[in-house]
Amino acid sequence: MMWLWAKAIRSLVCLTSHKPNVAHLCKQVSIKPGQRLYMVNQQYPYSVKFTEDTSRSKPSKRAQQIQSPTKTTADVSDSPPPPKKTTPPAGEKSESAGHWSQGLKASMQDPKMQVYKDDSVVVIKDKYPKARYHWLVLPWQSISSLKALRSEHVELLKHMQRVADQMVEQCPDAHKLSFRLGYHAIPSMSHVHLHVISQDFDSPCLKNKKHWNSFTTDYFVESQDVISMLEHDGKVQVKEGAGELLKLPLRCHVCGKEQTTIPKLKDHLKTHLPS
DNA sequence: GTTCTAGAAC
DNA sequence: GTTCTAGAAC
Repeated sequence: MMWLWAKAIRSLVCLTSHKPNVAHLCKQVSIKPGQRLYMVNQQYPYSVKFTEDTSRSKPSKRAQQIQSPTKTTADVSDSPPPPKKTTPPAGEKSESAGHWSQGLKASMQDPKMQVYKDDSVVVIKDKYPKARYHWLVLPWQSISSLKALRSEHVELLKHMQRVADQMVEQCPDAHKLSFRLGYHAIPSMSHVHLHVISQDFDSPCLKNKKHWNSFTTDYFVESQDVISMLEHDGKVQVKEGAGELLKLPLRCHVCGKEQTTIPKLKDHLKTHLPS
């Protein structure tokens, strides 16, 4: 019997059979340092992948750092490939760790993705930037979405907005580009994140109507409005039918002219770019 | 969130 | 014929 002494590693991510007909056996298993993993059946060629569990790492006290800014669009190819997909354990639905919607939780913990961090927030570059500059400000505190925000979060959100402002200030193109700070009304990714996005929308990752309308309609809720709602009502009221805003016609955010297709919109946007 | 692709639109 | 969108799958 083969066994593997898993002393030096913290977690085992996935046991995956290479046989398609037993793909349902793929499971995510966590083991602690010192635990033994026994391979009991050599008939199945399992692959075993180890990753470092950094979920417990805390930001160092008063550690603040802004890395030298670069255009986000130039970094797309440098992004690490998305994590290997794993079949959720039985009984767990679409929100389990490893599901695409949980991707921000991993990205924010990855030092290679972090461009700023302090005691309460971290800033990462959006993996698929929809403009020349597109950052996400995330609190270390786990807050699933706007719905979970309460009055007690006001100071945190104000801090996130200040950090966002700092990101814009240190941007070398801040003098010629404008920026907006805001949240998606119905975000796809879990964990509250503040978008800091330049208004050129000059990016190959901006590909469809949903992308466009999520940043140029009321689907994009200004950071200041979220803070004001919290201060006034103690919660954030997301307008009913916000999802329908994503289906609106493509309208230029600068001059208001309607465009019939994404390629035409992108051509049109070039006319508004700074010279 | 992205990717892939059928079929609608041109 | 090609371009483009929108929905399924991940």
